[in-house]
Amino acid sequence: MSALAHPTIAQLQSSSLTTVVQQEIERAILAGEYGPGAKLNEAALALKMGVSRGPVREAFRMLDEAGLVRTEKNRGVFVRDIPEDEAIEIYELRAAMEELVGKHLARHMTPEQRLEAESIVQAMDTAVANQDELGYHQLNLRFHDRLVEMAGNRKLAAIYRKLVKEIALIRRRNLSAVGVLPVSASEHRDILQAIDSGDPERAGRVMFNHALDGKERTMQPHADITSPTV
Amino acid sequence: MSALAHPTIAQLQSSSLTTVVQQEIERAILAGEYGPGAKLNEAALALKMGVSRGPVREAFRMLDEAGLVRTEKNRGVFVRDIPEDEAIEIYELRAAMEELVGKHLARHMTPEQRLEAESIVQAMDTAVANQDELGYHQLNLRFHDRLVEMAGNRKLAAIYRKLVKEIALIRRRNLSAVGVLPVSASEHRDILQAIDSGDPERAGRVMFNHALDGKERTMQPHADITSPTV
DNA sequence: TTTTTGTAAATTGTTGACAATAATAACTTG
DNA sequence: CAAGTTATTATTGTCAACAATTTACAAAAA
Repeated sequence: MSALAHPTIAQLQSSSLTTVVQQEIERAILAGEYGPGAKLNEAALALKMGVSRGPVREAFRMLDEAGLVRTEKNRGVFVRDIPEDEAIEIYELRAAMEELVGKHLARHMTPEQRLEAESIVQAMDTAVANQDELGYHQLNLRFHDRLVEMAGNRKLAAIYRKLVKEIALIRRRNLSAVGVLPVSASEHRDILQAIDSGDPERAGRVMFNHALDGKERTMQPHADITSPTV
Repeated sequence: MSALAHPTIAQLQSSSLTTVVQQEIERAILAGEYGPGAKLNEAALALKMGVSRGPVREAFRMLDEAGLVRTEKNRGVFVRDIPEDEAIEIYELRAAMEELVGKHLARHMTPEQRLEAESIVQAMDTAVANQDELGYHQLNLRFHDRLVEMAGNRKLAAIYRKLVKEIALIRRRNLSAVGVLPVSASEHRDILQAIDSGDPERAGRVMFNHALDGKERTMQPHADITSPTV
């Protein structure tokens, strides 16, 4: 009867079968268990998860709206295979959002936030030293996620996270960019330094360029576009 | 047997019951037939539209993911009542996106695009002269929607449209801002002028400020926040 | 061999029924 | 009469069956 329910209780409150199915399918997609273009069979998934097709279909509608799958009437649901040009647009939009974040943090980052960011970067150094590729990747995601959240705009953060998921899907198609671990090791310190400078333009520019590097890395086999969209 | 299916055929291809139900509920919400906080009854809606509850539930999941409704487990689905602080964040995020659009258009707007924008503004003048409030509002939406689309980033455009829908929901709660027709009449010419100048910073700034005006207009009864988030 | 056509199997779309939970009404009891 | 408690109703969550459509495959024709 506590005012604040226990996390697991709150979890159960919000999680109907549909929600847990949705999260599980999303996890499987992002983990690469279903590659881009793969067909998701309703009955098979329902059987696998021990539920009926109803919740699976509802989960499909959520994933479709989130942009992770595509639905063809009477033909089924497929993991989205994000085309080249749209992938570029997603990367550029993410970069623009990170630029906004940088501009904001240059003005408004608190000492506590600064410390937390620093600790993540330190953990990344450790991961690099240990050749811990997966750990580094996780920390990298957390670093940017936290910075975006620190910008204080929850809508921005929510959209950013959706973009990150779609980018995970893109990365899976162009299965490049494996083993490029230490590339951005120092860049994150550069970001923090730019924020510390208090210069919004500079911080924004550094974060923008850093984010676009991700595009170049996974879009490698393609020539640079002449006119960036946004 | 034509390679390119007829539009109406393509329409039927993509529209399952779920889709048409989703669109109809969305329309009703944005038209104010269900106000913020209103409860949406599954069975009642299904009956009204002549379908079973299944498609209605699937439509609910889509609308939830889109941010137009909120689902409470075992209690039902409610039209979202976007809280004050989140509304501000949405307005500011939209403003930031319009700034991006302005920056881009200052560099890359084509003569054809320029002409189309001009024609919309002229139509707005006519609407103002005729005291056609609804028509003006529609044209205003189209003006910005077209500019955003002209920025050439479909992901940005898609997200922008979702924000616009949420803003429509916010406007409905603060049922203010009725009859403020001619306020932004000249502002749109200012926007085009700034774009024409070819100065990205200026064009971005003008579009940003114009978008934020919308916030001030519907958020009237509140003091300015000291530290804008993004 | 290639293409076409017809049939069977698999899959999706939709529905109605049942179970579980919440909201409401009726009924005590202090 | 108020507050709490139990019955009743309404609503949501889930499931299984049926209908409609697509896919797979085999037989027939070119």
